[in-house]
This record gives sequence, structure tokens and C-alpha cells, in this order.
Amino acid sequence: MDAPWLSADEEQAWRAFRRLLVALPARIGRDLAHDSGLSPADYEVLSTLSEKPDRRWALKDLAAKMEWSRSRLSHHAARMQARGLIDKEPDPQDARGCILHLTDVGYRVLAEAAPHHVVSVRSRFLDQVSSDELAMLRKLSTRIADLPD
Amino acid sequence: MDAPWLSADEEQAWRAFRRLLVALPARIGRDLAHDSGLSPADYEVLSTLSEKPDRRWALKDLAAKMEWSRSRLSHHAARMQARGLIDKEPDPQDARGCILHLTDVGYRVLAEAAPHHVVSVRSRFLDQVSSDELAMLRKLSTRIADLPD
DNA sequence: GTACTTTCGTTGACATGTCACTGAGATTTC
DNA sequence: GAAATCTCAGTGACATGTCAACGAAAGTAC
Repeated sequence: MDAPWLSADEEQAWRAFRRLLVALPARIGRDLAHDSGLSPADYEVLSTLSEKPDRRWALKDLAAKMEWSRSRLSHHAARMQARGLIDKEPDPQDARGCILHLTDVGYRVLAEAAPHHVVSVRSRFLDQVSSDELAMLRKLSTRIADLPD
Repeated sequence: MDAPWLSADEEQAWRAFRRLLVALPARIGRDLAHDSGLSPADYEVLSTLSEKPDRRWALKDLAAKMEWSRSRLSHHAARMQARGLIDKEPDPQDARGCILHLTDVGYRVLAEAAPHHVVSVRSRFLDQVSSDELAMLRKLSTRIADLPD
């Protein structure tokens, strides 16, 4: 086939980057589970909920904010509710809706997890890149992630 | 808590990079499934197998090469075998062992998938970064991925 | 206000990956 | 060469995520 192909440089860069795409989240996720018993998904839900002053967020809005499907968040919220990390309230604005609320337990778990997680992100990622590299990576990440799906 | 925390720059860079970590594999994986009916894991197995002249690889060596657990590869190979993409042979060197072999069907599926996949990787990733950025990304990725687990 | 359409959260079936364990077969040690 | 140890592939239970449905409730058009 006279397919479009990758140059040696592109091939090696893509391979190296793919390794990073797999290894970095795996390592940070493992740290998180070890330190706090939370999955990366748990942490994302808890930390996003905690951003709102009343620790409440409509399911659909939280799903949109995290770029999750509503189905995924519905499943995950059910599991987190069973563990007491969040609870659900009816939405007074919309009888179909559902408000997720970070419980005190959830907040304490998050508060305990956060500093360990920051150490993990630092040691496994931030400490390894220069500020120039970090700035470039940020621009590049935003540019690519902002492309249409 | 007087926890170690992230600066605004670090925080934004980490957020942007996390978006990329999620979005890029998802998009390329969706393209792959749409174009070829293969998952990213399928593609990685097929393409790695195809690198050997005889299209054969011992399960443990293939798992090590791809940095997968043997359990994961065992499960995945069983599914791929059921679809006729690969088959399994006893290892003449080691009666515990298992040789995975890319079938003709698997090879054809890979050959059909590859050019589409290259287009996808190009349009969603390579075309979006300059050669300087790509070189930096490669160095940075290798440096981080090579850290101990 | 009544039908059509859209949105919301949930559900169930399914695919994938992890983990702990197993039995068969190598390898090492003495 | 027998016994202890390690390695290999496979397995089952489980957690997570996707997808296509669904019923209920809003929103829209007429």
C-alpha cells in the first residue's frame, strides 16, 4: 500500500508519547489508590464537587464539567453514594434532575487525599519538566484537546 | 493543612495536560473502532505481532514488550483468538509457554486498519505540533516514562 | 392545550482490565 | 535426583466504562 506513513522521528515520538499516556496516569492512579483508597474517577468527582461553595452540583452539569457521559456519572455516583462519599437530592428546579452533594465524610476523605496526591503529581510529573517544557506542554495540550471531537 | 500545593501555572498546565491524556486516546480509539472495528488494545497486539518476521511471539515476551500483565494478555488473546485474529501454539521450548501467532485474517485486518490509523494519528496529533514541540515532547515523555514505577 | 421533540437520570447487557489464586512445568539447591 | 522455589498461562470475581435503550418530565409548535 502507498499509505501515508510516519517518519522515523514521528514514529519514535508517537511511541514515546504513548508510553507516557499509559504510564503516567497508571502511576498516579496507583499512588492515589494506595494513599487514599480512591480511584482517579473518585478523586475527580470529589474535587470538582468541592469547588462549589455549597458542595452541590447538578448531575448533568457535573458530567458536562468533567466531560463524562451522564451514564458514567450516574453509575459512578451510585457507587460513591453507597460508600457515603456523596449523596443525591432531588432538583427543585427540574423534577427529572438530580443534585449531587459532597458529604462531610467525602470532604474529609478528599482533604486527606489531596496533599498526598499533590506530592504524587509533583514527583512523577511536575518535578520532571522544566518551566519552559511545562509552558509548551500546556499550550500544546490545550490546542489539541480543544480540537473538535 | 499546610500541604504542598500547586502554583496557578502548575495547576493550569496539569489540568490542560490531563484533558489531553483523556481526550487524545479517546479520539484516536474511536476512529480506530469506527474505521476498522479494532480496539486500541487489539491494534497494539496485532501491530506488535506483525513486527516479527514469522508473526509469532511468546505470550510472556509479548506481554513484556507491550508492558501488559500476562493476565491481561491472556484474557485479550483469548478474545482475539475467538475472532480469528490470532491463534495459539504450544511453545516447543517450554511446555508451560504459549506462542501467539498472527493469522492471515489478522494480518489483513491490520493492513486494512493501519493507513486509516496513521491518518487519525496525524490529523489528531502530529499535524497539531511543530517539529520542535514534537522533539521536546519525545524527550520529556521518555524521561518521565523511564522513571521507576 | 395537545401533540411532537428533547433532555434527564437510570438501567442492563456487555467489553475490558485488575487482582489473587491455581496447577503445570522449569529451575535451583542440596 | 528429590525437594523447594519460581515462572508461566489461565481463571473467576470484581470494578469500571460504553452503548442502547427506557420512562418521566420539560420544552416547543401549532
